[in-house]
Amino acid sequence: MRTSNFLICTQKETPADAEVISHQLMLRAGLIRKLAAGLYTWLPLGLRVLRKVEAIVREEMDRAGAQEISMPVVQPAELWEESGRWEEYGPELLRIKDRHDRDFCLGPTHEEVVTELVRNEIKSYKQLPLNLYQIQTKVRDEIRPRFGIMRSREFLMKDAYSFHETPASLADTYDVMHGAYSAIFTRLGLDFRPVIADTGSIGGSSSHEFHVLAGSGEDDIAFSDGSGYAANVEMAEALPHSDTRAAASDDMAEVATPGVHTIDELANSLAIPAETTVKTLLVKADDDTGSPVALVLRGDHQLNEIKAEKLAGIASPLAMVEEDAARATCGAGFGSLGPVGLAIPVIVDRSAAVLADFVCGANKDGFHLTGVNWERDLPLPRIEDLRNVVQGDPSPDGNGNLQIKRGIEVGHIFQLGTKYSEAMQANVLNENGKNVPMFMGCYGIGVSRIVAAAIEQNHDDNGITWPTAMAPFQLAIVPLNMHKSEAVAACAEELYADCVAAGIDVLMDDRNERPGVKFADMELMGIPHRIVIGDRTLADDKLEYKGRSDDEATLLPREGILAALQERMAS
RNA sequence: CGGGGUGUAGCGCAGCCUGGUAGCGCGCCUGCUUUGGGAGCAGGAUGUCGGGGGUUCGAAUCCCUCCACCCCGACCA
Repeated sequence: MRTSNFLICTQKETPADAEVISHQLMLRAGLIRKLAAGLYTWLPLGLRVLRKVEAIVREEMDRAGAQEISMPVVQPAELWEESGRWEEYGPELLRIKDRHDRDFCLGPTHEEVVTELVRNEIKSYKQLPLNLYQIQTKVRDEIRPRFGIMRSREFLMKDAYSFHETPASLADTYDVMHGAYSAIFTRLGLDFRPVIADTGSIGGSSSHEFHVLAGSGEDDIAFSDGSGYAANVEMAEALPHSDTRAAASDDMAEVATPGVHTIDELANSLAIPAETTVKTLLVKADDDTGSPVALVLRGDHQLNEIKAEKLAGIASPLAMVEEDAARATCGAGFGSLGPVGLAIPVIVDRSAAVLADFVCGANKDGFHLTGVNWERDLPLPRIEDLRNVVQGDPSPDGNGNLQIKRGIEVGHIFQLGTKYSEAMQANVLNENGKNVPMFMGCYGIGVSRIVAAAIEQNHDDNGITWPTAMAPFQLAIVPLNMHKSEAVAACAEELYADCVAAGIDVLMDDRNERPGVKFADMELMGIPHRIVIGDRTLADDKLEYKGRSDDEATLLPREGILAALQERMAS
């Protein structure tokens, strides 16, 4: 490809409404243009990248035994009513009417459509397992589209759906998909982690998210430095550093703490570390009255609402008690609550349960208790996992300690079970001639989001630094002053023709631009390899090579240049 | 949906407070020069000042209203 025949839409200045680096660079390098909030046109350069990602996803899905299909974007409401999701899905489902006033939606996902297909085509267990996928535009009416292509209203997704006679068969395919996803993200050259995920409202026995590690990610993920354990922070089990509690050494005493309401203020005013304090939160019980239940955590820890609302006796969704009710129950307002002498159910986090001589609220406004000890000053209550894991916690699998990083979710695999097959009567006859619902799995990859995630992970001051597998072009040929120098032009044309013949994805910058403009554009676009042809080096029969992330260029002999380039591009 | 903010040339912005008929940088077009890191000189084109309504002799500027976009929050396979 020649730049004279390729739409280059680079911009020097960063558009004002782009927040994250990937969005800025995608606009500046000319990969995308915004049409409206959360809606983007893919320009030639961006589409080339998208197609590279798509090709790798397709190859690995095919290799894993899945078959590609293409389902409609527009879907009839009846199907969604069958599954119950016409009501459940909420405003994120973009609904439309046709000219006959019939209800349709634009597909945010395709469980209903694929289940409808399979229930009509598959009648016998002998036809199973079956795994169907598509790579297609999805529509979700996001509450707040943001970060450019990262969270948009239209996006390209690979979604696969598998069908099985037994849970064991589903588990097999699930493992195969797990492997295929790992292969895909490895080939793409991304630093990623598969993490244990919440199955959420979907239920099912297993779910993993695949995250690309990046500081701008929207999720916190925890992973062990001593094993392969990794989980979404909301799911990671929090263990105390020690199972045993130190012996009590202080007497319990009441101290005046006027004006102290937060753990920070408490730690400051008493000059003690926050981890020697506990905080007491009141949430509503799951009975009709919503009476309070006290949750006790170490002062420096944070309540994990997902864990809490799953506990017996606690309302789901989690609801905090109002301050008036707290005062009526405990005798003090927020900031002075404590577990000592409470007449309501108390649940203590594992890490708070191993504290000795700790500090807590006195249930008396403006006072705290010091030197408090379980089983001496108050009974040891029910112990549960209540908190978010923090950096340095022991890994739940017993190997190593947890690190916490931000991740961008680029893949999610689920074992759905029979939720959709039962609701939509997608049954097969089993060996015994009995009609049974199929077990289903679903497996998504955010293809367009991967492009943004890759940029978050691969950029420098000059622009994008694509991993090889995703780069729109592998090689940039930059002739300097070729419109004046016949020698340069001849050399460039010759090398370009050789590269094309050798099947190299090459972009030749034949624009009549100054060198600085060409260098800046090629770097902004992130082309991994660059060869510069100028009179200066050509006089010595040399060409100048520079890898996108190299500090210095190197001179290569013109003779045998193609082989030298191929060698560098292969490594 | 709640809170905050912004809409002026393709992009980035000034002008608005204090009303007088729109400007700067980049980009774009023409010519000449220049050609190893986003060139120089000269000339040039481009705006329903987000839309509608109002006040006024006169509105980018003041008032009302609608819309779009951005940020924070809530939500989320």
